[in-house]
Amino acid sequence: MKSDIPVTSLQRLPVYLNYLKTLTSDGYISSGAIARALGMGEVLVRKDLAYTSAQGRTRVGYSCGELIAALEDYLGCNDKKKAVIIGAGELGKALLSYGGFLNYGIEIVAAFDSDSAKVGTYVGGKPIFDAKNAKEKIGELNARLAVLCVPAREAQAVADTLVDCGVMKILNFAPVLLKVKDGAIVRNIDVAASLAILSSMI
Amino acid sequence: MKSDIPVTSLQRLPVYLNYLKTLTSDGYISSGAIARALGMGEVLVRKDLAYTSAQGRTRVGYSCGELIAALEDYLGCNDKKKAVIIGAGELGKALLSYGGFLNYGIEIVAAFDSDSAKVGTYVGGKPIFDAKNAKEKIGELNARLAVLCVPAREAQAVADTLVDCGVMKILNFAPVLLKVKDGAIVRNIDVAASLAILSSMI
DNA sequence: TAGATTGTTAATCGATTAACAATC
DNA sequence: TAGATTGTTAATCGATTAACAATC
Repeated sequence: MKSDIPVTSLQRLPVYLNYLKTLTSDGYISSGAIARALGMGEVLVRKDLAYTSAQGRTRVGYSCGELIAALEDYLGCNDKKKAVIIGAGELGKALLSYGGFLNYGIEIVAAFDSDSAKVGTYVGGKPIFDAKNAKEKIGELNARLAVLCVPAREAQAVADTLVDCGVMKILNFAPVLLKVKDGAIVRNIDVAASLAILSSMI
Repeated sequence: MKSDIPVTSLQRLPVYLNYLKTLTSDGYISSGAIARALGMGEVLVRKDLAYTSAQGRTRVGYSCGELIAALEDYLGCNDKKKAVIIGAGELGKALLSYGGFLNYGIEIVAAFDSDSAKVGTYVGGKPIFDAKNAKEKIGELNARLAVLCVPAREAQAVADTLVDCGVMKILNFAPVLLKVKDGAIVRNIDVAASLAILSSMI
């Protein structure tokens, strides 16, 4: 099951998928070729791919098409999932217009904001609802994923509401560590910290 | 030196810093208290902090003020660094208006785009220059960091130009693995993949 | 057949955790 | 002093890499 895969491996699966999609030929590719293209060890590639339903053929390698299908299947790209964005600031609006989520079967269905000037408008064809109605609307929409784009000081309260609504998977852009109950999962992206870490490397 | 620290530790330093900044009292804090607040082991906290110039006092803990200063010093928050954003789409513009970089001493000085409708305009008080002049302007501005917000198909060419300009640290939002020469470092943020990984967890 | 490749088992490496001496 | 805490050394754990048998 999915819980068996190390997070490190799971994080590499989209990298393989993106790479394979750039290939024009629809033939076979060996783990060695993938490894060389991505600058990693070939055994690691095979181990990672073995978590999916992909099956290599000895002396031949993996069918590109089958491999893409296996990765997409494993990552749930074929299951439609609904996500909401909380906070329709610049970042929230950027994500509303971003098409990349669809590659993974994720549909951004709406955003929420407390700014009355934004409420009722549309960005990227997606409505911005009043944050006051978040609980009710998220239930109606049946969204199970959320992207948090609110200021750090509001993030914990919003996270509490989300978990309350049954949204157990939260991608958090606020530079704060959120406390959520067992079963809920938070993944953090801190853009400024990422750039600072990069800057301080070597 | 910085190269001694494991990347995993380096990545936690901003987390400590953000947490410590939320504390109102300016007294002392023990590694155990930090660990409990952040849900991690206390030995790990001490090991991480030991990479910085922070010095704990036995029976007392660490001075919050000194610890913040040590972390900021280690992360280079006191060195002014200039960064440019390549691609003034929605994401690029969101980052132009984002103030969080200043916490790490990073100043976003300009963006570049090839859309003539955007060239010459300002977002967040920062100019958008013509991508054609990137090489010259980046030299003038003396920027050493870049954030890549261009479509995946353009990312490699832009990265090549950047490295050519001496920008050796690139934060890449495009879902593609960039090939850069030795000495250049790329860090990737793939928002869609992150949400997909989150979605497929447990 | 010889050779290339997969998939698995064993070895290594690195990060985290446990144990504990030192300190005030 | 007793107790709380740091900082370090040893042990454990998990991920990556190496070795190699199986396969076509």
